[in-house]
Amino acid sequence: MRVTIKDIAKKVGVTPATVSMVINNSQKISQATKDRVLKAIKEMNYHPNYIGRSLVKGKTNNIAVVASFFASLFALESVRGIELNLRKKPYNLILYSTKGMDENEEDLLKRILYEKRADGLIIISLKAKKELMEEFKKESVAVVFIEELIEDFPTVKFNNIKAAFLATEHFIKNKRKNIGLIIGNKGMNAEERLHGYKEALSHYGLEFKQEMIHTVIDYSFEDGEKALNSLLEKNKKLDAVFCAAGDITAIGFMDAAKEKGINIPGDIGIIGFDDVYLANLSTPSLTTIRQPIAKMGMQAFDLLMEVIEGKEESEKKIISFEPELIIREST
Amino acid sequence: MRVTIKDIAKKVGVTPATVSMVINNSQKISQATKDRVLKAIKEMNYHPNYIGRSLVKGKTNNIAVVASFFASLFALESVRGIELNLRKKPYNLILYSTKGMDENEEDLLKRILYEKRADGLIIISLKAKKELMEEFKKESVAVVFIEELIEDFPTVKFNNIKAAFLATEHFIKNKRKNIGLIIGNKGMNAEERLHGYKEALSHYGLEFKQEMIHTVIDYSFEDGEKALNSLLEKNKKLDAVFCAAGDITAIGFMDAAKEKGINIPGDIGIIGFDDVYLANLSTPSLTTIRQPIAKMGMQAFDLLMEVIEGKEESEKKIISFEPELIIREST
DNA sequence: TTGTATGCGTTATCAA
DNA sequence: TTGATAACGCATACAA
Repeated sequence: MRVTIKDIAKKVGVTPATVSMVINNSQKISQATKDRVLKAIKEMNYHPNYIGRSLVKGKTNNIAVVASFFASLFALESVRGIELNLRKKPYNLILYSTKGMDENEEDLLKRILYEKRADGLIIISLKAKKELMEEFKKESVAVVFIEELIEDFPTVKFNNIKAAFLATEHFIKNKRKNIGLIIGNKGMNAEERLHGYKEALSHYGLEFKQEMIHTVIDYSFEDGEKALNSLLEKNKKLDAVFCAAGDITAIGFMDAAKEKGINIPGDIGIIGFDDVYLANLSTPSLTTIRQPIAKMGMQAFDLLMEVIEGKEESEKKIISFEPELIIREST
Repeated sequence: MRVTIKDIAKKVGVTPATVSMVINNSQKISQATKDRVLKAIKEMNYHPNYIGRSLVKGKTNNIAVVASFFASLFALESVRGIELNLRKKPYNLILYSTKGMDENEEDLLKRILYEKRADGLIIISLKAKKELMEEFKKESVAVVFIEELIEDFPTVKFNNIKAAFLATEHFIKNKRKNIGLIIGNKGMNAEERLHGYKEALSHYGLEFKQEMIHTVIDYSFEDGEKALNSLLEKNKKLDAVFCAAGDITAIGFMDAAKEKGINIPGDIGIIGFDDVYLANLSTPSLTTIRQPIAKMGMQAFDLLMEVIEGKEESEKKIISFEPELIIREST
C-alpha cells in the first residue's frame, strides 16, 4: 500500500486534516507539529496523491496540447517551445493527436473538456467550432490557439500576409516577372499567404494568374517535385517560385529542377518558408521566410497561464509574430 | 456545474450506483432502465469524470514517457511510434522531460511513482537506478526502457555494435584508411557504437587511434562543425568520418567541409546515424545507418501493455532491432 | 492551534 | 435487478 496522509497522521498522533494543512503550509499550524509531521513525511517517504488532490480541488494541473500529429516540424517546434516555458510551472503536458484516430476532432475536444482531463488547452493548427469553444469558456477551461484563429479566443499567430508580401516583393525587385506560388490547399495560413502574394503583385502592377498557383496537400518533398512539372507545363516563362508550403517542399522542387537541368537561381529563383535547418544546407542554399515557431509555442504557453490565472485582458489577446526574409543563394 | 452520475440518477429516478453499472455495462441491469439511463446521459451530455474514476480504481489510464528532451529526433520519433499504438488503447500520453528542470531525474521518477501519475512508464535513453526501479515493481507500475538497459526490466534497443561495425566496414571496403569517429560523450549507446567501430578496425587489421575520436555533447549541427576542425587538426590524412552522433551532426560536418572547400565524398567520406528524412535531402545526400525508431517506440508501447496486463514472460523481455546501412552519395 | 465533519465523482459490496 | 452505504485520498469550513 502507498502511504497516505492517514498513515502520517497516525504515526505523528494528529488528524489527517492537520497533516493536510502542513503540506499546504498553512500559517496556523505550530512550528512544533509542523516539524514532527514533516519529519514523518520524510521518514515514511510520503508523496501526495495528485488524483485525490485533483478531485477535491477540481484542478488537474495538466495542460493538453492538441494537434493533428506531432511528427511535423511545426508541431514539434511548438511543443518544444511550450515545454521550455512549462518547466517554470507545476504543470504536466498531455499530448492528444487527432490524425488517424477513430474519434473525430470534435469528440476528442469534448472528451478533454467533459472528462476534466486538463486545466488548459493549446490547439495547434486546428480549426474548432465556435460553439464548442464557448463550452470550454463556460466550464472555465482555458484555451489558446496557435495558427488558426477563433473569434474571442487568445491566439498566437504569424504574419503570413506580410511574409508572402516580402517574398514576392523580393522577386519583383530582382526583375522576376513570372512568379509561381506553391501553397497548401486549406486553412487560414494558406489563405493569408495567398493574400500577401496577390497584394505584392498588384502593388507592383503585375497581373495575378490562376495558373501560377500550385496547391499541395502534404507539404512533402514529393509535393515539390510534382509542383515543378505542373507549374512549368502551364507557364513556359516561369522564372520564380515562392514555396509557401514550406522549405521541405521547396527543396523537393530544387531537387527536381536539378534533375531537369534547370539552374537555380539562374533560370528560376525560389524562396521557401519556415527556415528549417536544411534550408542552409541545400545546394544552392535556400532563401526563405523565417518563422520563430518555438517562440510562438513559448508565447502560447505564457498566454495560457495568464488566462488560467485569471487575467481578463489576456482572454482575447492576439499575438502576432513578424516574418524575416533570410536571403541566401536560391534567389 | 458539470453533470455527474448523481444528476443522471435524479433525472431517471434511480440511484447513482445504477447509473454507474449502466456505464460499465453490467449484465445485471434490465434493458428498460439501461435505455432510460442511456437516454438521460445523452440528453444531459454526461461524460464520466476520469479523476473520480481513477481515485476509486487506483488506475490513471495515463502512460508517462520520460526523456531528457523531446525536441530531439530520436525522442520525437519514439513518441510518434508510441502514439501510433497508443491509439488502439484507452490510454493517454504524458510527457516528462528532465533537461533544464530544477528537479533531477530521480526525483521526477519518484514523483511519477508516488503521486500515482501513470500506470506505466516508457523511459527513453535515460539511466535509472536499479533500486528505484525496484520500487516501481513493488508498486506495480510497469516500466519499459528504450535504449538504456536495466537488469530485469523489459527493454527495446538497437544493435549499435553491429551498426557501427557496418559503417566502419563500408569505409574500409572503399579503401578509406583514416576513419574518424564522432560520438556522444556518455551513455550505453555511445559505448556500444565505439565498440563496433573498434571491432571493425581490428577485424580488418587497422590500428585504433584515440586522436581519431571526437566526442560531442549536444548532437547538434554546431557540434558537427566543431568536429571537422578538431579532427582535421589532429589527423591531416583524415579520409572518412563515421558520425555516430546522428545525421544532424553529420550534416553540420558536411556544411563546415563545404565552407572549407573540402570535397565530400572526394576528400572525406561521411556516414551518419539514424536516417532522418533530412539525410536524403542534403547535398550530397547522406549515407547513414537506418534506425527504425518509430517501430521501436511502437514495440515499447506494446511491451508496456503486456506488462500492465500481467504477462509475466514480458517482464524481462529484451527486444533488439537490427541496423541497415543506407548508401547514398556521401561515401 | 488542532480536531470533526463533510464532500469531490466514481465504483464496489452487500442487502433488499 | 436495484438501492443503500462505504470507500478511494485529500482539502476545507467550522467547531473546539
